[in-house]
Amino acid sequence: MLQSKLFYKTKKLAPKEATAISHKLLYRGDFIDQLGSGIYSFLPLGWMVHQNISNIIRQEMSALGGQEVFLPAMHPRSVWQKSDRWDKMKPPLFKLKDSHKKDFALGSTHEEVISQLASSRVASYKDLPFALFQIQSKFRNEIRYTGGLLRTREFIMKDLYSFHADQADFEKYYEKVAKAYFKIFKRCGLKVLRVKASGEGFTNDFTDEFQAITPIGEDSIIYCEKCGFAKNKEIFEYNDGDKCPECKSLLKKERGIEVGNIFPLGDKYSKSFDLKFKDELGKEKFVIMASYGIGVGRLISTIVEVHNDDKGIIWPKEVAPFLVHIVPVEINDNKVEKTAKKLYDNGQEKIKRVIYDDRRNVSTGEKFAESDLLGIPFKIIISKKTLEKDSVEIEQRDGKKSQLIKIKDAMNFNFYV
RNA sequence: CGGGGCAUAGUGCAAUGGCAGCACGAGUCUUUUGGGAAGAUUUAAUCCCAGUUCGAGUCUGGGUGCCCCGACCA
Repeated sequence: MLQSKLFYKTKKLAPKEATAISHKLLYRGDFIDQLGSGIYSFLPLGWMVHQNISNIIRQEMSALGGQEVFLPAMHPRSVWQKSDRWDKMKPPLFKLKDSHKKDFALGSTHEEVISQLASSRVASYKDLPFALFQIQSKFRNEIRYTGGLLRTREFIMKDLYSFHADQADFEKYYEKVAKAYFKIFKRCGLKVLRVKASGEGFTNDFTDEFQAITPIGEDSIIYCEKCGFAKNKEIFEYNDGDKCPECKSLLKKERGIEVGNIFPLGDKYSKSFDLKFKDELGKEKFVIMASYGIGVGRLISTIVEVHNDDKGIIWPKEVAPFLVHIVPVEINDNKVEKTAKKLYDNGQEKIKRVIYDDRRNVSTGEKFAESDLLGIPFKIIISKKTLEKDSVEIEQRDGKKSQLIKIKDAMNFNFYV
């Protein structure tokens, strides 16, 4: 990507309404644009990050045998009445009418739609198990929207639904998904805790939340660093400094952002949608279901909340909009520009996610400042000075010191180690 | 939904009821290029509707929008 062609406009200051660090930085870097309270556009930079995360999720979902689908956002009233959530959903559904005055809802989740879909395709134990997922827009009529992308009324969520013949199979798969979730969050540069919480609305059972620990978090979590015991405040009966009931070391209380959630659904939706199958003995049984969500936008803000400094964002390598930023110091110097172009062409071929600051009449300080704000993990800096040594400089955004390396070595540099 | 706050140029801030200004940004030209450069020049704003007043950005009423705390959620 040529920086002169990129649709973006960085800002030195954030609007005073923005209080969350992630909101400020995503705004200043022009990753997102606000259309209304809790309504955001993703601009090219923001969408690149979004896509990178979606792709990580896709890979891990496919590894679980999940098959990708795309379900509608607009749902007829009847579907939600079958599960009795048309009026009971919390937060409430966004409801609208068509030109025939028929009622519709904008989907806030897809248990209903997917159960109905599955019910006409599952007949025998031979059809089970299976898992479907999508990365799609959800609409939630929240009471309040906060912190930029942290809670919005429209957001893109990855939702996976699994269907099982019995409890044992469900439990095995549930744990597999939990592992995959840890992997996804790790690739996104986040340390998360798996936290037990109450499963209101979805199930009477406990559910598992995945909480990223950061001070801006909306949830309080009590947890044990040693054995991993963790509970959400709403159900915990312990306090900071108490002894862990499982391993007796001291419990800590922290704030967290819920970046993912997995729900055992049992036969709740199978019953509503008559989702049954015949087992080996010909006996009819309800399918055991579970659903698993990750909010991509919230994940993006959480990453920024955790990875930033006074200069801007510090993206983890896999989610960064670009991995490498090529910055010529004196672009008006022929040799500097030629070398920069050569490295850019090479980078496009080998790394793909590379951006070249080809702008003239922009001071070096501004180029560096902008690169830091955008959080690009590596800069390749080319100047007359480095060229005297037939070299370029590679600088890492996360503060590790920079190194001078020969141009031909820069062409084959491994940025992922 | 309860409580609190805010609304002036693209952004951040000013303006006793009396000529709407500053900085950054953006445009043009020149000079610059190792950490958000310099000069010259141009550009752009009082959220909406009423009311009070000789006169409203400022006062009053209503509306709308946005932010924060609580509650809930990915």
